[in-house]
Amino acid sequence: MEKTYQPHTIERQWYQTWEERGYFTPASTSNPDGAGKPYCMMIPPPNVTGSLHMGHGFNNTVMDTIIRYRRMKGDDTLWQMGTDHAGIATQMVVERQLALQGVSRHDLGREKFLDKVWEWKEQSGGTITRQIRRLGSSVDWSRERFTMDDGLSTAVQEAFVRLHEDGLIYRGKRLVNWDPKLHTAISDLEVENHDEKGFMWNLRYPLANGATTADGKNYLIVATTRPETMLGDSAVAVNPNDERYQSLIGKFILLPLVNRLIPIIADDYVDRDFGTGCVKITPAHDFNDYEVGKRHNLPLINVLDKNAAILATAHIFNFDGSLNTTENNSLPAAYASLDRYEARKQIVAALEAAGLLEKIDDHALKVPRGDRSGVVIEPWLTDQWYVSTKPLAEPAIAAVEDGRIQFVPKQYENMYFSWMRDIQDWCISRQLWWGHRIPAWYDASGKVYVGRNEAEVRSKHNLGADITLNQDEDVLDTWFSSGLWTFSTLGWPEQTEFLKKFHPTDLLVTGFDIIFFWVARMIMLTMHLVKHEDGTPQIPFKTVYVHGLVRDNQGQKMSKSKGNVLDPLDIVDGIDLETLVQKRITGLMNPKDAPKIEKQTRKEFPEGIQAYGTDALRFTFCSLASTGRDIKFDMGRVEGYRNFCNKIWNATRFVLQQCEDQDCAQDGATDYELSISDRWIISKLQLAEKAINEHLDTYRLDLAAQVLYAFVWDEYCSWYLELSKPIFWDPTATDSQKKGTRRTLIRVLETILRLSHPLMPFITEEIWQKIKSLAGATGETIMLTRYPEANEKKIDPVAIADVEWLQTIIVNVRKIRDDFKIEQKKTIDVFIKNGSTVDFERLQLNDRLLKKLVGLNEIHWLNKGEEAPMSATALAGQMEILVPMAGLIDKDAEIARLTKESAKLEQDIIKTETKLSNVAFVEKAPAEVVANEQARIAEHKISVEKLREQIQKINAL
RNA sequence: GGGCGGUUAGCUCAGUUGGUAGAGCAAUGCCCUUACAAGGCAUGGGUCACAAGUUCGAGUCUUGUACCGCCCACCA
Repeated sequence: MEKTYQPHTIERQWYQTWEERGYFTPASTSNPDGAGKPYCMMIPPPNVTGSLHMGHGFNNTVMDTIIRYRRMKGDDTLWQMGTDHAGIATQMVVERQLALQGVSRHDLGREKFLDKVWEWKEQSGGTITRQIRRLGSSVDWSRERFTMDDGLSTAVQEAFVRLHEDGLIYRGKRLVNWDPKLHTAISDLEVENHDEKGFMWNLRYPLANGATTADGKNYLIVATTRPETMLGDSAVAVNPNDERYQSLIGKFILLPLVNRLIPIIADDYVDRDFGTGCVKITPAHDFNDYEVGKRHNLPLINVLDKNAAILATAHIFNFDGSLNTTENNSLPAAYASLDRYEARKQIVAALEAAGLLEKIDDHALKVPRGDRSGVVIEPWLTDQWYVSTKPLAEPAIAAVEDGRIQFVPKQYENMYFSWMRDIQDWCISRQLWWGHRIPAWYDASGKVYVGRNEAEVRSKHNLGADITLNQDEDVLDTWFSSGLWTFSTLGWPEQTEFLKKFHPTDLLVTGFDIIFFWVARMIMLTMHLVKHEDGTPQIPFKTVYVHGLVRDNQGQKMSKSKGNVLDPLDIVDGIDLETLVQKRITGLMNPKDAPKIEKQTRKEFPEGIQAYGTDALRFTFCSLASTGRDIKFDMGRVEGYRNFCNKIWNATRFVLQQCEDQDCAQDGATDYELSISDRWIISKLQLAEKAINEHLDTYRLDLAAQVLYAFVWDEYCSWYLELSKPIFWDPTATDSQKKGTRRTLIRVLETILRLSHPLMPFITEEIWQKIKSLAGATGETIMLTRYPEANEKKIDPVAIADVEWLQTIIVNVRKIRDDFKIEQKKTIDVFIKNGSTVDFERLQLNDRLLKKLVGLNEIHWLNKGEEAPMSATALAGQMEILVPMAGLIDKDAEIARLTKESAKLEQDIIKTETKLSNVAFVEKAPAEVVANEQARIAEHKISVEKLREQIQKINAL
């Protein structure tokens, strides 16, 4: 074996081997009868043309760790992979590429454009799946799916049609969030509200027909952050209880610039204490005003086009969807086709010129921006398809309330409930080309027919060939298809064997940022569409493991524009500084950021990034995966865990040195002897196994990683390996003792590998293959071995106590050596005083071990009354460990040392005595706790006494 | 405005039913000792954000305050 662990040389071939040999497919595929209980996970589908980021790395590590664990537990595991067509995101990428050639999608036309997107998908679609392989993810690639492949498209159509038949999908003209750059409607969730600075314009609206306010003015003042929408005002509202305006309710305003008469109405929506208590109502351009307008049956006056520029004439509708032909739809010609912000400037100027601008205040407001385009979203009146969510939400809420679905950690259930209980209908149509075309057809009169295809529509509605039908131009929200993910990927609507066996799935691992987008909608859609044989709804998954976001080491979100993005594969493979800098500064939205990013990158990674390997990265993710919080990604952790891999690697080298070509007692013969150390490490192993199983069962990968790390490094390597050496080096050790130790060494190592495998698949497979025969293990791969489980019978309390005793002596002697700078090479004598018979027996048993481990010359046992030469002292309970001072130890230094030790104890005595003198404590605390305190204080008192005596003796010299 | 989470060693984080505060990294000292310098041995370092309460006893439970972060809603 290499002297150090070299990840890249061992990681490459194993994945290919695993995949080729079909280890990732469910056990039932090759062994229909002998497989365990089904266990299924679906990957959150990444964007098909995307590439791996740290979030994927984290998410995949968690999933793969759990699926490998379940597989080794004997479950019939299916982990299925797929990619998402990611409507807007993908279409935007392709449009941007075309734009570089000066071509728009409209130049190409729908069909040719879609060809281009498919081309791009073919070209870049393999990237993410290749990268996921590099992470070691054991997904069943034979069942890989894509949201727009045939099967899934069928499922999407089927779902749409069924929901429509059940009255849960409808089409209507309503206000939607309109993205004036992308020219599509988007759902509420795709709108991000940003705090931005703006202004509040206070406008004077002249009263018509000579009306005046109570204080004699001939106008009302309305305030707005969107003055340009005044062109579409259809009322001014006041609070019905506002005495100031009672007499004006029912009167009219002459809307400036437009010269349209609009009524003054009363509505509870208006807060009389805010501003003047008068609100302009623009039902076609504001969600609140829309509701007010609906209550008062006001006309919806749309003054914006799809680019959010002012129309030449307003489009006026009634709330029943019909065109309003009675209202005057003329608009001032001056603003026609002006962009909303230019129009704002000019309208404000015109109002000011007319003396109608009362004042302008600074105002902080939330600005709605599209999460993809970044432009300000416009509430806009259009025809869209909606899912009626309230009826779907009810059972979906119940499923979480009654525990059929559980969130880990539980606090996310609150987030889920609060959103679901106040859910709004979901706009699912998008004015895009890339996606699932809505299965609806229109005849010449605009009547709509929904069906699985045109032929079905025709036969169902008796539409002859003479009637022209046109399919809806729009596509569905990407999240509609991903909402069907758990079952569409298993073959639904067909009742496939896989669907029957693996649905409901067991676990969903995902970030909290898509609980609403994805998790909630999956629950709603699945429960409505997929039923058990008895007709009850199927849930999509039993447990939702919610993890945080991966942030940089400063806690900042990783983003291209901040230049703090880490590519997981750069941590795996390493990257030199120049390449990293180039990677970070190319393709920036704002090239001006480049110098800053370059500087920051050079500072943070002066040497680039080393190749730490997949296992180290995975272990890092696991160790940071404490639930419910974001993780700050720290490169130091990766390095530490790379070192951990190296530790395992080198421990293996030692074990092989001792065991290779030797009898390791794996032939069933029992002519071996287990030492105290052997029995101790076996005991400790059981405890570690127990803890790790528990932590993995409860999704605490961080705790599992910690236990594993501590067991391997501190107990197996630092103690057990060291304790084993004297046995191998001792010429008087018997063959059966050596054999017992070899057996333990190799078997514990092999168990460690199996314990670690779900977290670190590559290094464990590599080493396992090297040692499996020595350890008596069988099988082609560690992947399909059984996961270690604790056997309580193997826990040996005597061995544990004995080794702890040994450790106490060793640590104390080491400390004395260290405190007095006694050279490593120099052997010393030790005297043991005031030892019990148990101490004596232990000493007899471990005499040679002790001598070897701490470089002792002779260990002298002092009987009662026997005195040691003047010594440095360490206490191990009653027993005194004495190292003669002669020539080695400075008198004053030893006094200082003992004084310090004594002071420490005395402090604790005082603290404990105070506690014990409290009558209430002695009376009310459990007897055990009190006894513990008393015992400790007694022991400490004796120790202090001994230390004092010793100080006096040395002083007397 | 409503809700959730966080505040523990210099940094990043654990801390299970209340019972003497833990890890990794970093720091310091000594060691190239035949698995490993990506290492070994040892050491230092914490008023557990603050305040009050419950309790014999609070990092842990209750209430309040401060600061940080997130989600949702929003007064035009």
